[in-house]
Amino acid sequence: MEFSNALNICATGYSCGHYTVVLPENLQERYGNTLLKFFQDTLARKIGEDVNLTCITDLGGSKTFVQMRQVNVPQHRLDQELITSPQAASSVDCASPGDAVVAGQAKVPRPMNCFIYFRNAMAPQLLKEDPTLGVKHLSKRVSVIWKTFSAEQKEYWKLQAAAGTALHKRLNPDYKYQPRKSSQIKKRQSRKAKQASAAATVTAATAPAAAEAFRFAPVSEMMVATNNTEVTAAGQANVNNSFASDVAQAIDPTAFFGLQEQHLAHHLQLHETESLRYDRLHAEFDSAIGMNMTFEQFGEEAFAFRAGANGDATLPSIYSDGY
DNA sequence: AGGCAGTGCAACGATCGCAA
DNA sequence: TTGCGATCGTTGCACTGCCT
Repeated sequence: MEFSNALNICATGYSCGHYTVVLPENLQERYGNTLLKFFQDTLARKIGEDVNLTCITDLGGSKTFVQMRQVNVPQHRLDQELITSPQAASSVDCASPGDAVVAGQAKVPRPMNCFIYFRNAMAPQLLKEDPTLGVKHLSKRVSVIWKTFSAEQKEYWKLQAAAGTALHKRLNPDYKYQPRKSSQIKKRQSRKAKQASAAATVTAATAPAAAEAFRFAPVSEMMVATNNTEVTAAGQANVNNSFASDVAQAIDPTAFFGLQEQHLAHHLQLHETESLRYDRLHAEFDSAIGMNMTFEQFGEEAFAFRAGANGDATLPSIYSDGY
């Protein structure tokens, strides 16, 4: 994701009334801390409000949570406006955020459970084996593999789900799962059908270009820590032709996915560490860099990164990260 | 108050049905 | 013809309602 593109996505989202945007990349890894701060400042200036960034990379992939605060907006509304996926984002009626309560607000989805995490992780490999596999049969095959797992083997994915739930809770402190009753669903469906014709004339004048800006590039592969403690694609690590059968026979799923125990421990602490890191980032940059710094003031050295550079890019020593 | 059963929903993409 | 929403299939979790 290009720097300017990420900026535009967030700014456009904000202008459309979405105060939290999830970018499908870890901007800290991609750009480094210095440019991350520059991104934060630039976006803050652009929208005229404070911006908080939370960068994470875990087995679910790399993400950057961009929280843009708006004065006088109740917290519960901020929670409800979290954009968590390209689908959710593109489904939002960008032209009328004020009508969110009335017509299709961006709903906060439930946190994923361990099986869903596992299913999503397995999907690329199973589809590589058999591209004709539909999602229904994919679920069945993953289910078969899942049932061969011991409690210990499932534990890894439970940790994954726990980390996701913790982050979900942090981003949506007021979130409460409220399933509808079947009667309510039927009532809503009939009401929708009636409103469909009337709504069609109203929504025809919305801004398709702005909605287009929210179609993020999908995160195609699961990201995991390898022996080198670097972030890489699981699909590239020790994956043989018959991925599914290997998983089914694997004694230790963590070993199969190229993980060591130390990385499990690392993942267990992910959420807490991420929280601490965020606070430290905040403290570090608040003291090290003035909020009014311009792009030019960083100097050439600060831009040692290049297009396509990843988290391996080495920053100048003055920007070294002690985490 | 606690336990249990039933139900909705989270992810995914193809497919189908319905309305305009 | 086009666009939209529901459905499928799976497991686990959260919630509601009922019963003891």
